[in-house]
Amino acid sequence: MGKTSYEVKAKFIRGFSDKTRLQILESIKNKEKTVSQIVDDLKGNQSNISQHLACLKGCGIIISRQEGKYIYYSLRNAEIAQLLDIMEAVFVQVEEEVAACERNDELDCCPKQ
Amino acid sequence: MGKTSYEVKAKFIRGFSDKTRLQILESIKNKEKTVSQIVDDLKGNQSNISQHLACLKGCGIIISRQEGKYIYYSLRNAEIAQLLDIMEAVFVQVEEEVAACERNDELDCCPKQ
DNA sequence: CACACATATTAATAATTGCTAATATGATAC
DNA sequence: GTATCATATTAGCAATTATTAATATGTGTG
Repeated sequence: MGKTSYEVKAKFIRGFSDKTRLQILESIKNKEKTVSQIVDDLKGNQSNISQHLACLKGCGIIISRQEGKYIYYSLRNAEIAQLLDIMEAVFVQVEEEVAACERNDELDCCPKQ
Repeated sequence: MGKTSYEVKAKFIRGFSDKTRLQILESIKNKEKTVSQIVDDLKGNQSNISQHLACLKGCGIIISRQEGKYIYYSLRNAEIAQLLDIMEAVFVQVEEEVAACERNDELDCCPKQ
């Protein structure tokens, strides 16, 4: 795989690497939702959610469709749902270790946020 | 899933969301390697690679073992390899769209790097 | 012990990211 | 057309991240 491809792939995966975006994905996983439904769901800020939705869409992770004044968002396809499931399954295996590392201030193990 | 869990999960996934780390993972996917082997492989900077390795380790994605003065790194387990494969498969589906978005300067679709 | 090599850590910096508040766009209903 | 509701965009800011150069640690060898 060429260097450029790694960059694009990293960008794609970065779509999944934020707690708010993960919550959005969970929220729309089984059923498409409007922006305001998602905002309610996450008790979040409308502008913030809107930006994360644009991000997810730009990463090819979700799609949207308009119906009147509402815009419905959903996962792009079944493969994305499957990827989420597998991420979850693998994550559960290492969760404790990752959480522990996060607490450890001496060892500066990269992504903190 | 609780809020904290989303944060930890996001951190775990963030381990995969960088082009250098993806290259490292590709490099050690089939065979454990020493730091200098990886540095050679990626034609990278030793300090930089070392930090990314610490990051991947902190995220529970890779493990290491020492043999004399060398330290060998490898994927944590087969599930991580499987996750990488599925990420790749799903990514290929949306690659063109993500790449296109990256070029589009008007639409500021989140993660750029 | 001194030297060479392998790897890790630190510090400084530039770039990216996520958040909030404010404003803009677009659609419907009256 | 104007008011209202849903969503998007913008700008500014605080925090995080990736990178590099320099230095430190640790391991084997003579």
